[in-house]
Amino acid sequence: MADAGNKQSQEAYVPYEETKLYRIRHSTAHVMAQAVLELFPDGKIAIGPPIENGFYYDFDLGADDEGNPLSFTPEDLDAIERRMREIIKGNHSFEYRQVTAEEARDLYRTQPYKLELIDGLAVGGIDEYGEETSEEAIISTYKHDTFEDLCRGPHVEHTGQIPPDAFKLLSVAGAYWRGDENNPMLQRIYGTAWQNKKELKAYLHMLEEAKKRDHRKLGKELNIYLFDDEIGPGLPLWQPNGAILIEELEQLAREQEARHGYERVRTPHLAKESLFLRSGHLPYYEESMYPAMDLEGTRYFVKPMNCPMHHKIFAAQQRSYRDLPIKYAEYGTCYRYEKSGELFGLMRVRSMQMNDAHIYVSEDQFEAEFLDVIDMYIEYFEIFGIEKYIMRFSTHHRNGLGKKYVDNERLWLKTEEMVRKTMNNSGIPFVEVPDEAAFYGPKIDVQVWSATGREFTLATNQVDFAVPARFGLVYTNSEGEEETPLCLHRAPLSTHERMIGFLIEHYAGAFPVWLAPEQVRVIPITDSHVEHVAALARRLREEGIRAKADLGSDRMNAKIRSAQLMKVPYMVVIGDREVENNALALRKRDGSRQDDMPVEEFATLLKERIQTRSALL
RNA sequence: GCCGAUGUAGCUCAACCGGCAGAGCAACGCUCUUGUAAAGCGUAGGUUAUGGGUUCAAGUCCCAUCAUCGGCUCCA
Repeated sequence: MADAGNKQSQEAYVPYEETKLYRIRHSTAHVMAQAVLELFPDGKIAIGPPIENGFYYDFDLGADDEGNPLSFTPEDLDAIERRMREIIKGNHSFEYRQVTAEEARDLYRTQPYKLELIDGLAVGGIDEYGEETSEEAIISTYKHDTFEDLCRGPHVEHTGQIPPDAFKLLSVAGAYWRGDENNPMLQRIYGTAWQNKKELKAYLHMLEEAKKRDHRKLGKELNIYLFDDEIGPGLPLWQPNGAILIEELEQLAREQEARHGYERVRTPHLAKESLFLRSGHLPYYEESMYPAMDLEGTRYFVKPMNCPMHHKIFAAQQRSYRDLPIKYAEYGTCYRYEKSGELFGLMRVRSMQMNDAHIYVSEDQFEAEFLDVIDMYIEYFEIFGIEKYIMRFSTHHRNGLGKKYVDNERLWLKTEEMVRKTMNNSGIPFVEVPDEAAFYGPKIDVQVWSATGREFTLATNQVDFAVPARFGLVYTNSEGEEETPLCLHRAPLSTHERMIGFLIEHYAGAFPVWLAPEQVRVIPITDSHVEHVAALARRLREEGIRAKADLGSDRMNAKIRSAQLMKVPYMVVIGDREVENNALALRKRDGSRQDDMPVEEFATLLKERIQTRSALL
């Protein structure tokens, strides 16, 4: 996600690490750590890097008498911020020096986290963030005032170069040491820092604006979905407006999939344990599954994915190479037991409907079919005007073989190379990220961001080299021999939940006409027009347009306001003139108006917009 | 799941150091009959998330549970 206030879009690209802003943020983190240690002399410091829009620093403040970890209070943050400004005023210079491992161990003899970092650096191969590195490790520190931190820099020259009115401590959060949930939890302070007060204000303003398009806020205001305590966390209820969004997306998927040669199937929500043992879900995925239901001595599980069911349909008939590719699509309903703290509005739920399909291909069909899926992504993204995304190529990591990943390194490397080659041939930009694959194969994910800046996988295109064999899936090749197909799992429209959560934010609730739950609101000027208004709304509905008449007791102005707040694309106002001329006064959501429009013309225009899924208002 | 914060009417929020739970909007009723973002008056609406505890007295203090939010971990 681009920095707010980043004005260098057209200029030569400078890596973040080399910018002044990076040095300011890094230095502010050091100043904060000094302030914290002054206020909490027994505190232990971990790491404190610059991040997008700011910085953080992790601390261990020890535990209370009962062993509960101590944390920062909001008042502590105020005190820390005040002390930071005093330190900045001192104009202390940042002094770099290289030290030997022995010197470093002595310097940080009371800092266990630093000692662990030094061990990583001294042995080599592990940098301060716990990442593997091939660089030869140099141990260095930066010192300003009384604070000397194990650090490779870079920093500003002296603390006076940190603008004292352009940073702010934002929040306290728990974070595991080295990002591993088996490690102790540290207390992290997040801060933001900028080159001047104006940039800081702009950033804080942008955060406020982002909150306004948060799908959780808009989802409630626009009556799209809700959660109910008695239903359960992560289990959304779709209100009528949400159900319309779902049905429009399904209709879009149906049309696109038919065009691309898919067939629809339907499968149950539950299956016996043996199915998920065979598929590998129980060995590799059980912690994300709802626990078993035990019925008459048989264990049943709710499905977390649709693939095993589709494999059974593939297996039910003899297959020839002439039949391939076979593409089974289903908006399947799946349940995944996400940990309670991982739930996030519609973006991360426990019940979901996936835009799922499984494509069974021979090896020589792989490239064309894989690209056909990528093409489909792009078709969808054009319809929605989605421009900000990255394609992420997720591969396995050797350490996870047999645990996170099926244990066949040869096929991992082979299929990863197939994907890499396909993507390179296509010319579509992508980034490769190790250790993010599915348990059964590598994948291309499309990463997007929520309004509040959180990154999500929206669409996915996954290779499965493992599970078809486990199901004994075969087709007869042209030589008359049996071969196991590869399977592509793909979900270009994500799940309804995540897609709609994303679209709410993407459009800030102002959906294009074809998606808008309510397309037209017809508003009478006085009570004498009520009957005509009701008839007009009915007439539009008969044409397949989602129109509602506002027959309440409000005045016309109030009715327009409430339609605006619900982001209804078209408001139609009816008074004496319109009744007389069989016309309407059109007001669009953007405030533009068109008076005396013949009803026929309006209906035709609207139907054209809807049918072409136009982005135009 | 972990660290921290929060939970008052359908929504947004008040309620001092523990002392009768309140407002705006929405809903409902009446009046007005209106030309492009809020007419006026009135009525109703609450076991203060849930369950315990302390106290003469608890929205307020304590404990537990549930949910949500900011992160971590994890992910479509």
